[in-house]
Amino acid sequence: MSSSSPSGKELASTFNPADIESSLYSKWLKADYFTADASSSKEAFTMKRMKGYEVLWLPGMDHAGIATQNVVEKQLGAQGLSRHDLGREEFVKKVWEWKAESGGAILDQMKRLGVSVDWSRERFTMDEGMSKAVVSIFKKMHDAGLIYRAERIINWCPRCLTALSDIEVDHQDDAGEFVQIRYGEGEQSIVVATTRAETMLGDGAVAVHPDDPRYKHMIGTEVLLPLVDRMIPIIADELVEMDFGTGAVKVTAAHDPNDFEMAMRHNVPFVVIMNEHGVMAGTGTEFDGMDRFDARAAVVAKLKEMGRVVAEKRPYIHAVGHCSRCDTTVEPRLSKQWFVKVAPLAKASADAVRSGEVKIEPEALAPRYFEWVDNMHDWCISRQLWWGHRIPVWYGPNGEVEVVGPDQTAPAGWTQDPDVLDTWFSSGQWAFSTFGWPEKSADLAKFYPTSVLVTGYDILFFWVVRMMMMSTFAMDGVAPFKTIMLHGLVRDQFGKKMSKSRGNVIDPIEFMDKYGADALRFTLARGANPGTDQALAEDWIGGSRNFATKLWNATRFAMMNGANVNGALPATSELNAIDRWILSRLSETLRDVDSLLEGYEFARACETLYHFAWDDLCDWYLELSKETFASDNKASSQRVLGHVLDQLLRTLHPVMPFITEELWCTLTGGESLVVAQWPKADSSHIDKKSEKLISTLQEVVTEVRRFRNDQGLKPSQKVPGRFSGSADVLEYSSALRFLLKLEDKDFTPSASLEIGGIKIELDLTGSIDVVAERARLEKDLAAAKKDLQTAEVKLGNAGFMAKAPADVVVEIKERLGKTTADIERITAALAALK
RNA sequence: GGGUGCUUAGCUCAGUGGUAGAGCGUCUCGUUUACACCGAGAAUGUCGGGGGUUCGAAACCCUCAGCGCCCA
Repeated sequence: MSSSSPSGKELASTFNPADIESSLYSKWLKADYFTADASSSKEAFTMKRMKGYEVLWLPGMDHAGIATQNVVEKQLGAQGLSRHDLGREEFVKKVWEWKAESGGAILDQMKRLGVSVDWSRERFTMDEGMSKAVVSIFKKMHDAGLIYRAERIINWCPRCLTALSDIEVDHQDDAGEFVQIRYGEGEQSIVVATTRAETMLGDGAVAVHPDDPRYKHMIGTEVLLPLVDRMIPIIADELVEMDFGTGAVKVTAAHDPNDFEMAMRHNVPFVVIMNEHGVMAGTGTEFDGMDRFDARAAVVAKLKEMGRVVAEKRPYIHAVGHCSRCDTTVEPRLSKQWFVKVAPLAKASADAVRSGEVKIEPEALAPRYFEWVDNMHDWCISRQLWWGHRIPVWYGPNGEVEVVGPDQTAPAGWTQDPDVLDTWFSSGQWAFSTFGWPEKSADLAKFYPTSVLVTGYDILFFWVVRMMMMSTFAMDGVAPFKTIMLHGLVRDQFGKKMSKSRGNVIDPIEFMDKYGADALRFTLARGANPGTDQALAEDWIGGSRNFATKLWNATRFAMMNGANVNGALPATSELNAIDRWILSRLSETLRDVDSLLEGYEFARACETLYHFAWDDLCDWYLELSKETFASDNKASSQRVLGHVLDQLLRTLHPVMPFITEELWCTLTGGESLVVAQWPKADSSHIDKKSEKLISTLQEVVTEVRRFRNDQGLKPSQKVPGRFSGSADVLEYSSALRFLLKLEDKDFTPSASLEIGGIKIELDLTGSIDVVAERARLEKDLAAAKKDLQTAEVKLGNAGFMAKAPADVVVEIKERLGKTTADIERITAALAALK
């Protein structure tokens, strides 16, 4: 069968995604559809290309400092090498090589998915341009007093050998131990509790709550610290919780952030007892040279021997920090690092959202944002890595410290700080430095601030907050986006997090190979409920593929029947009720989808389109219209069907770009959906009268089908039948006959049904299955009686009548009338069965 | 410990005051002029428990239980 088209193309009889995807993507790239023009007069936007906006979607990647360095180090490790064997320069070269190979994988995935990004603007955080911007912003922030260097307790990974920011630490419940140790002798003794016994070697004090009656008399005195035999003071600090443990805590200033704070307040000395590998060092005890965990056991054993262990709890489940990249237990460590003073930046970021300049979608996530920005600690930005932007600070021979800007050079003989910057320091500049900042570029003027940031809520704190802070600082108080749209994470089919260890990771390429990019995209969009994670199962991608196939076949069928978009749509007065109905449904669908998309309700928008396409269009419109298309009076319907498909394909294009492009171009002969106009709902098409009529037809069809099914008739078996009732329904008798396989000829009815005022008489040639029919009718009768009762109770309730809104009362009254009629009808039918 | 969310059909989830829904799965029938990646029909829920507000609660409030996430 042929399906000639304006494009001269024909649709293959089966849909195979692989046949069209890559060639269509090449077509779009070749046509430069995704390249944004900064000199355009159109309003800038990132998603509404089809609505006539100048759209820029800028692709790129960050350099993922720790993660990337770890991967390359691991590869070296397999050859028995460390990065130090290569030296800094060689090592960084290796990382670049690795990046060139692997970075392409993500970009390939994006291309396979058909994303409409502007590849001419692709950026990488380690690019020359962005690197220059990093130095510029560092200097600008330093000059503004927002960057400082200080000795602090930071999170230290003894494996990666680098500092970590707070958010690079994951807290897990680990099975540790809780040990109570007696310090001092006789009267002058006090019991402290700890989960990290080995740190007692570095204790500088014991702290108690100032109001604790148990210890009040001891405040200001000293106790003997066992093993190291040093006298340490007992201090009072409000930070101590009286109810926790023994109410007395050891103060290890150099190895615990809380202790550090207390130590600063009370002048407690900082005693460092571990090296960067987490190995005990410099304590002058037998424990030097032991790994921290071995030392923990050894210290406890020794104290036990001395009779100083008062109580032990093991296992003691408590939260322990782990390196988010390698899972090693983090060790708090006193060290000199660079920090960003976040208070003013965080305040500006919070204010931008509070004032409404920036909107967070879904709104429910805004409190999390505030909780974070309102209570932010200073941000440790130095990392003891080689892969990343090297800190642009140089040290002179006489202790001078200078920040060297992008166009400056350090004096001879000075040395640069060996550390690099946190990855988020550079990716936090994405919103402006990708546009060429600090140059006042045309892109910057046109596209900053960007309209919407779409990202996962898991990096709200990592990335979004950094971008807010750095952008508002760099861009004179103007926030980087108008809307922050946060989506959930993809999880496995049971809603579990995907992880390599669980073995439940889904490879998008594999599923695109199997079901097509459109199917994957539609599945993801259809599951994207605001702010919540979505489960993803192969079956559901298969379901979306089925939907794509359905669209393909519907369009193919429509074209075989002459669907077209030639000339103006006929006036509604010239159309039959079926055509008026589908136009009405189309209009309502477009209206609903538009408002759902505006609210970022992608899942519900997809659901709406899915049901319009499959149920309204395929199951009902096409079936009801087959009669028309077989007749001579089909021109109007052909035009209407062409219009409906045209509009539907446009609307589905953002979620299913490939198949819609292929179908639409074939159907209409148009150039490309990428640059086609977004449909506008035509409210003049809304026609409640036709909707009511079609819903009566649907009811009749469904009821007769049920009857046929209950009577054991084969779907294809033809049976004589006729209708009687209101004229506007009878007008579609032949369509009904076609759907119900009813023959138009003289016969003596052996069964009759009545639905919605229409009487259907059938000849089942012989006796009908009375038992089956009786069972069905009785079931319906019970349901109708229950409905009737519900309605009667409501209408008989004085409170309901007095307080319920008028339209609800009307609705219930109508329901009462309908169920009453149903009961009469069913009762009569039952009586007639005898 | 603080914050926050969730609990609705076998599974994954929609549904913010007016007769409980979808997709997938299940059962029955079926190659009828797009489509078996299909069509038709069917079954399946005291909406986590208990209390309250209301004429009316899956939805609002309180409480209990279980699960999750973020942060310390």
